[in-house]
Amino acid sequence: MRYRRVPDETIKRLPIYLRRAIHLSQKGVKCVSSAELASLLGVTPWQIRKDLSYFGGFGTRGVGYNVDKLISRIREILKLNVVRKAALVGVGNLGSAILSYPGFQQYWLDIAAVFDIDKRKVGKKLSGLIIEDVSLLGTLKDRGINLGILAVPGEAAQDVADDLIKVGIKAILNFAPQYIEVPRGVKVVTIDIALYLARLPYYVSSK
Amino acid sequence: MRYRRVPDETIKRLPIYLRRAIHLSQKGVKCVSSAELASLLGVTPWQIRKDLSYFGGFGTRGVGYNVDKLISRIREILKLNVVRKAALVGVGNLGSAILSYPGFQQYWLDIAAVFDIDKRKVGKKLSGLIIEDVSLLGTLKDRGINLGILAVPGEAAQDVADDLIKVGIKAILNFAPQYIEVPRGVKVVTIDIALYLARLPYYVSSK
DNA sequence: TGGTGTGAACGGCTTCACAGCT
DNA sequence: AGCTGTGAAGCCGTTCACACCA
Repeated sequence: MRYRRVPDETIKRLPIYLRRAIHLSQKGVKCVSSAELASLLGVTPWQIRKDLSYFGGFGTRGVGYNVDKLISRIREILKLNVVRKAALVGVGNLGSAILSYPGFQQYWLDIAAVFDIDKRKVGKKLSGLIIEDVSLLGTLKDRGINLGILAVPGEAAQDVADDLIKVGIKAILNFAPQYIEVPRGVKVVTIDIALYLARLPYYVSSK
Repeated sequence: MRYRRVPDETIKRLPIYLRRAIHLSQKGVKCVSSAELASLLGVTPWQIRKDLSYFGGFGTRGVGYNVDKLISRIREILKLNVVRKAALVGVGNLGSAILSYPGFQQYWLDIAAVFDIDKRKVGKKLSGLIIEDVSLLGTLKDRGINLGILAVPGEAAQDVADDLIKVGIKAILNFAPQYIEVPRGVKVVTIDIALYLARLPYYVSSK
């Protein structure tokens, strides 16, 4: 296979394949075809094959994909082959929900620190973590944390993001309804919840 | 302007333009150029002009866009020109956070009913709404609610979605980490939170 | 035979350059 | 002169058909 740029859309789909592969592995399934995977995920078989082929292709012709190999290869590609630590900033309603969200662990992701600006919250325990004051973000450098999760109001998002970057965070998951400007080498992925709901009426047939 | 299919990507961006326009209007700004809008949103000016041109273009050459006209036209396009009611199913941590999320109101979206399967929660009041039993989903038909928000575990998502559709819901915002199959004429938009965080390590330069 | 891997065709979104108004 | 509106070009991702191999 020749080298080709990997579409970002492919990267977005890999975690879905990974999750399903883990699930199948736990059920004792050893081998899966692209058609089987596809039907469960609402994707086409050729989409899956193409996606995987960007990384050399690791199936067996005439058979399918070895589930465990699928898992280890995708983990490797996504750099999820070690536990990745994240810091959450902002423990309001949404922040708290994210902190207790059960879906991160399966990807070897660990929210290892929580910060808030509200002195009344600082020091309290939440989901096994002590809430720290945002002024202590500097300590992240020595704690092996390089992912950030922003669950702060829009007005504060850019400032907090700047602070996180100053402290060595290289990638941020942003829940604030706000565009965030970052220097080269830092990645922001934004989940702007209201945007999704606001889109729905458009699709409802006018009848 | 001739008719052309509107890219879904354009529809995704319209709520962003709308939010900014509302904000500018509140600050008393009457007119904005595509370049001004773009810089605030991390989009290019020609992207904005192209997006708006799909709907006939409603700016003034040499001047820019009238902010209030921008608002009313985008509301119209997105069918947000009347209040749209949504039903939330699942009042766990995430569901509760969504219920109290302040970002929906600016789009004239209203979570008007809340359901849960847990009898211990049913009857309790949350954010001004009484939690109803999921068996009462049938009542949605007569309440003018045609948007659904799923905040239930993955295993339950498809079943609840089926129930919602049976009751006349035409569009669903799904927070469950699960692909949902729906008949033609129904739209599902999924926010699978863990997927976004799982993608971040990939972008962190390996250095 | 059966399912993967992949070049090539296709289609759709983005970028661009400039025509067209004000 | 300035900024919008838009055909055309370019780019990127998806779909396809089939070669390839167990």
